[in-house]
Amino acid sequence: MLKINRKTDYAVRVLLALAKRPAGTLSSTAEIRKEMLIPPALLQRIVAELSAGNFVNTQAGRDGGITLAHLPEKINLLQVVEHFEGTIYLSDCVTKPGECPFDRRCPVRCRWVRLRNVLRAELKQTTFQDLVDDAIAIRSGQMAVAPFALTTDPSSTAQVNTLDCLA
Amino acid sequence: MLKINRKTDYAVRVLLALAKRPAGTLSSTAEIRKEMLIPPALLQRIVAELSAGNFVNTQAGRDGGITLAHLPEKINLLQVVEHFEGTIYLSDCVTKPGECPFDRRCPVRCRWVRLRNVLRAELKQTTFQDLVDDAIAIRSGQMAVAPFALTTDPSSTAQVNTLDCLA
DNA sequence: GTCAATGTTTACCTTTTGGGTAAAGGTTTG
DNA sequence: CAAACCTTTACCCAAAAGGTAAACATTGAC
Repeated sequence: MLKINRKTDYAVRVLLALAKRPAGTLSSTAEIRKEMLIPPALLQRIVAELSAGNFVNTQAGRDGGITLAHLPEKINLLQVVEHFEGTIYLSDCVTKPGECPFDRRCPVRCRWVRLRNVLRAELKQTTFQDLVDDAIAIRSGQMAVAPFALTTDPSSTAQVNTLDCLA
Repeated sequence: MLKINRKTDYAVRVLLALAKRPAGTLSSTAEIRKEMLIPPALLQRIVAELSAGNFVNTQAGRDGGITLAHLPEKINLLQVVEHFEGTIYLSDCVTKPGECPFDRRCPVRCRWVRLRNVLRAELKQTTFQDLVDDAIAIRSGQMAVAPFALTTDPSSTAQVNTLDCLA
């Protein structure tokens, strides 16, 4: 289906919620759960995975909670996505020799590789500081947002400005 | 996993095999199966789906086979990928209202939308004529191919030239 | 030390998707 | 008709996605 997992999406939202707070703020998962409407049992596991990936620091015990392990500008979307989904490859033929009779001498494989690179570069470019900034811009009406009914025409997608998110 | 289906990959290969032949050449699926090493029973269904999507014309009966329904430059990767995978959205929050408390006013959603647009534009840009041309360039050694061990660093991916596929 | 509030870990479940097989059924040409 | 094609349908199994639950470990306040 070429779609990111919901868990990945949840994880990104958790980090965004933390990034919005003053640096070092300790937040309980219950607090974040309410803010982000994430199923409780699932959030527990996501937090544990975020901790294992060193995205957040945790403090157990009463009055415990989690904080960002790094400054928001040091965490990018690629890191989070690949921690939850594994390294992006797009097609088996990209990594597995012998998957295809053409092996590496295949023009299609070349496209998957290029596409992979574009995707990863795009994800890497976005830090959580960017997301926080955008959140502020959206709230203050300085930034347009995309409608739910998206065009199916990919050519109407030229704008890749940071300050424009319209489809 | 953010990966295209194998079926999609097979379908692309089938079309590429047809695109390489002189326009209008009738090829049996058995012929293509041998060339592309696709499981027989699966290929049957893929061919049927390609036919339903009007990518190929079929002729039943003895000495039957399939041909491209359009010129190679009129078929692009996006059409094929979305026919087999459904329209690309990347995240549920992109299409489903209420998936997320932020709804459309969400900086993350903006990124998924942008990424989707980049992906689709990139796919749309590649026609099967391009792939045929690249196949010739690769065979004649004019075009470098990517190794199986890919870098995990997305910044080493700058080159997006048609005539370069190195990672 | 105990208790309550927190995060951690593990095991399990259900549904959907992916990937593939098989067989019966139409078509066309010799 | 029969052989060589494509078409359609039904089924199967494994893996991934998405979620639940319960037992466990840690910490701070009393």
